[in-house]
Amino acid sequence: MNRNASDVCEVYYVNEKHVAKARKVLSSDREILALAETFRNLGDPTRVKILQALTVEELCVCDLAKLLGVSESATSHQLRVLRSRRLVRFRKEGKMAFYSLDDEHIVTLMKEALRHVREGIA
Amino acid sequence: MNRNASDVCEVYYVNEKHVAKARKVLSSDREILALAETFRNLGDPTRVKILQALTVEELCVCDLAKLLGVSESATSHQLRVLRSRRLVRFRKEGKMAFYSLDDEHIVTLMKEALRHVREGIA
DNA sequence: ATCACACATGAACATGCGTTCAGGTGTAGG
DNA sequence: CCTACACCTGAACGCATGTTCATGTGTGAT
Repeated sequence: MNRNASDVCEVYYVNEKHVAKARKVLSSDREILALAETFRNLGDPTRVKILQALTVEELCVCDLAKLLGVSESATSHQLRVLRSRRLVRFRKEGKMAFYSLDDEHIVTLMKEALRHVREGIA
Repeated sequence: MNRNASDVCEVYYVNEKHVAKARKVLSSDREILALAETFRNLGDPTRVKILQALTVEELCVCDLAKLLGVSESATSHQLRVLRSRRLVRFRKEGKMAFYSLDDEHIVTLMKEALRHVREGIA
């Protein structure tokens, strides 16, 4: 049978001090969820490309669609995901919508993640 | 019908210069995929908690399971995901496996993401 | 006003992902 | 050797997520 955390574990070998210590540094559930959702929004190749592209300059949906090689509809959906976590913002100019990165944290996140990835020899 | 990037778009209003400029900054497909996978691995509340907890000190699977309130099996699976992108590493000591963060980039990523999240009033 | 277009949205479908269950591996102790 | 245990892994289930199709919205031009 599968053991769960309530039988053997806590009595015989869990180090409660370590657990308590670790628990203190955890963010609130709300922040944890927000963090996870933010990372998940970043966790798609198409959206990574969008964000990398937007580090240069703002782009309209059509340019992005062309760059990514997907339909405008798909691009628009992805942009909505990114908007939901305030990773990008946009302004309307006539019929066009120009998207840009919402804040500098995003740039930092991307750069730091890229460093991590590149360290992996790969 | 749905328009795709190959009919109207490129001829009439896509700004090819912008597209070309943006394309230059894009990482290789391999790096893009690695980035997306890394972010996706971070995009789960349980794994976020694990990483936050490990910023304090290394912990064994059992401690983590207790902290998270889930089974050891589930914890082990999540740890495997984190290992797959080298977000954590582990060392064996007798029967126990102690996990810790793989590099400092992870700490930076978490902190920066937390700043972003907290700026969102929320 | 009407049309074309640039983009957004809703719904449906298929894939992927996290969780759980069951069993497996390797180590420590008797 | 055998047992107990700390952890790992494979498979299956169910939900969430990404993509596509079709339609809707709003702007600019004629």
